[in-house]
Parts: sequence; structure tokens; C-alpha cells
Amino acid sequence: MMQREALYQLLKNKYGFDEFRPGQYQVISELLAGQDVLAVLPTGTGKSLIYQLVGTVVPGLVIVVSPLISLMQDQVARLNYQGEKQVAALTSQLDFGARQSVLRHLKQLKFLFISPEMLKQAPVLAAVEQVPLSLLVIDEAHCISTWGPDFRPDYLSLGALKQTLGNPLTLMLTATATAKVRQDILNQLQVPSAQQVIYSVNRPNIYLAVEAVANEAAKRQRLQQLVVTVKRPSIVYFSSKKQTELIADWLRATTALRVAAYHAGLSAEDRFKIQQQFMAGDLDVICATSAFGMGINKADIRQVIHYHLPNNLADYVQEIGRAGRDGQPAIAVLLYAPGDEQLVRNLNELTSASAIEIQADQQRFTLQQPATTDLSQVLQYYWTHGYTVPQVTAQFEQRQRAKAADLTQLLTYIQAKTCRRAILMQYFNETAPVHTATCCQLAGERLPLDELGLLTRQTTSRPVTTPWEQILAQLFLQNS
DNA sequence: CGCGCCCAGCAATAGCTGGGCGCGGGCATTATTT
Repeated sequence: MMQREALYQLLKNKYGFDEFRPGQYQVISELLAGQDVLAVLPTGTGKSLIYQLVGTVVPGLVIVVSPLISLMQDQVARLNYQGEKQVAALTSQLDFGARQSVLRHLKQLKFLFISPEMLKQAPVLAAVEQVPLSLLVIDEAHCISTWGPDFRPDYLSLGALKQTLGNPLTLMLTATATAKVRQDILNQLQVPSAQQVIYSVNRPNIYLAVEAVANEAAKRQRLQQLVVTVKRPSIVYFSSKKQTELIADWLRATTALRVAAYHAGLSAEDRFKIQQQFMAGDLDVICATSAFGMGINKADIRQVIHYHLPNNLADYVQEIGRAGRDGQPAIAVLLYAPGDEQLVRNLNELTSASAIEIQADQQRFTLQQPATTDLSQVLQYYWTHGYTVPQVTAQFEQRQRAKAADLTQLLTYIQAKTCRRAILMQYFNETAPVHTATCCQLAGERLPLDELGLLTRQTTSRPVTTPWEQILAQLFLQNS
């Protein structure tokens, strides 16, 4: 095992830092001792430095399995910027020739970024098998537990892929994972003996608030008030693409704020542009679905509002955790109108299947008809792995029960009369800090925006539309 | 005519492949605190 001094020397020489961030050293030394590690580290801890350093010390290729092409491209760009040129992302964006080239030159590569779908492909796997691996990294490892069974079944194959690759040293990385999700990850990847390095998910500088409103109209009004009066920028989360557009349009029309909508229905180009605008500080408010988040590392987000409910408390912690990365005060406001929980149930329903539907899909499979829907694709995984209809049915029922339980816990958080941070911490099996005035909003308290220094200096509410005369005058000016 | 009941509308999350079709000139964001 490498000496402590040698690691610090490497940190200094290669990156110019004198100290590791919390967790980094521990994870690296476990890995260098040959231990698989599941690391739950807050965003901003420098997770990529961990595998970069291990990759530098241990000979062989570092494979980083990542859920999003945009994340892979980010990482490749970042490494290139740092001077590391032996890096590639193998994605469907590359044409056949470029892919072949990457696979032929694996031996010269140090880091390969890849999706589970791509890694699973036989030619890719065959090429990777020929190369010595130093480390297998599963980035955003919670996707195994949530995205796998919902709509990306290839995440369920990662355990088997790891076996095929000869069980390389494995690092599982995530920012938020409950005990249940962690267990899920370890089971799926078949690494029961992995060391767990877990840091608190608590973010003391994010004030927690829940506001009950009577109905949709009241919710809109309150949203408008919040985005106008609270320091910017803000993220507003929705569970409907259409609503992100409608509310963004409405905010644009009724305030002077710079507002954009963001969801998976936009073109990749639009998504990229809007994300860049947001990162550059050219937007005050982004109305987004859960598509907006991973890889967003903007330090000065002051407010995260939930216009619709998150799926569960773990998602909530992840989503509000995008605020206040700079350590300055920030606020998370969940707006709740009676009946909002029904939308969560409806969305959960999209990933459920009855015994009859499951039976019918197995029939489809035996008839060798292609899997067309998300559900079919997920079920396909189970059929090709020899599961029976009753087994799959039981699994789907269990998953729906877990989602129902998650919703119950979320509602407990919403209806709480006591410290909400304590409820979040309890959900993550952490001990809660002592409640303070800047922790969260107890029943009947107003938002301490002034005390937190989160008020905007001037309010920019503009409940007027531009008169036609002005628009016409501008047109004439432009043409003259 | 007024009241109450009922109903409709309806939802997120990504990767990969391959073929059809239309169109217009092009190496992209941007960094450095992981």
C-alpha cells in the first residue's frame, strides 16, 4: 500500500492542493488497499479526483460508468483541461469509425467513460475484457436502485458485467443514498464486503420550508412572490413538462425576471443552451423537471422551490442540495396544495404492472416480439434472466409498496409540526442537529428571509404588459 | 333556475439504432476550488 506522504505529494504535484477534502483520503487509501468502496459524499467533495488519483497510481484502465452522455462529456473536457489526454467517452454520438478507434486504442487509454447500455454490447465488452483494469467506477450509483427497475434495465446488468470483467476493484459513488438504496447497490453489484464511506447529507445553510396553499392559483401567486423577493437564481421543480413551459411563460409575462423552462422534451441543443445560460448567470429562474440536476454544479443557487412534490425524501434532499453550494444561506420551499400527492401516485403508476400485464409481456417475449415500451424493456431483463411471472409480479408489487411508503414519509415531512431537518436526518439514519432559528420553518412562522439575508434589494414585479405602441415604435426604430 | 354531482384531462427520468428527409457551410461551452 502506498504511503500517506506519497499520496499527499502526488496531490500537491499533480493538483496543487495541500489537503484532501473530507472523505477523499479515506476512499483512496481503501481502494489502494484493494477494498471495494461505496462512497456517499456530498457534491463538491471532488469525487472525480478520487478515481483520477487511483488511476494514476494503479496501472490499467479506469472505466467510469455514467448515466448521462452530458456528464461523460463534462468529465472528458475537464480531464483534458487538466492535461490528461488519454481519455475518451464511448457513446452513440460517435460514428462507427470513431468507436472502433476508441476500442482499438483501449490499452493506451487511462480513463473510459461509458453508459451501461454501451458497456453491455458484446463487441465493447469483448474489447474491454482484453485490457487490464485498474478500477471500475459506478458514478451516480443510486441510478442502479432507481433508474434500473424503472426505465433503464441495463443498470440491472451491471453486476453481471462486473463479473464478466473479472471483478475489478470497484468504486461506487453517489451524493445521496439511504441505507436501503446502499444495500440495493451492494446487492446488485455483488460487492457485499465493500467498505462504506458515508458523509452526512445535511446541508445546514439550506433553510427548509413547506408552505400550504389553498389551490393552484394561490400556489402560482406564492411562487411568483418567492421568485421575485428571494435572491437569485432559483430552480423551480415540476413533475410536468407542460407546466414548466406554462409557468415559465407566465413568470416571463408578469415579472421582469429572466426565466426559462427545461425538460427532456427539449432538443439536446436547447437543453445545452439553457443550462449554459443558467450556469453563466443569465437566468434568474429555471422551471424544470427532474431532468435538470445531475451535473449542475452552480455555487450560488439561492432558492429551490417545489411546485410539484418530489417522488420521495431522498430525491428531495438531492434536489434542494443544488442550492447554496457556496455555503451561503439558501432556502428550499415546498409548495403544497391539497391533493398534490395524487400526481406522485399517478407517476408511480406509470412504472407499475399488474400480474395480467406481466403475463401478457412474457407471452410477447416467448413469441419473440420486440419490446417497445419502457415497461416491456424492463421486463425483458427479467425474462432473459429466467425469472417467472409470479416472481416478477411479486417484485413489482414490492416496488410499488416501497414507493407508497416513500410517499407516506414525504407527507409526514410536509405535515410535520416539529423540526423538518430532524425528519430528513432520521430518514437517512443520521442524528439530527439541534433546531435553530435558521434551520427550518415551524408551524405558523414566517420565512426569515431578511434574517438570512435572502431578500432582493428591489422587487421587480412587473404586472404590466408592453403596450403595442411601444412594440411598434421599436420596430420602426429598428427599420429606420 | 339553482344546486350538486360527475367527468375529463393528465403528467418524469435516458440510452441506443437506423432510416427518411431536408438543407446549407460548421469544430462548438467553458473552465481553472478536486
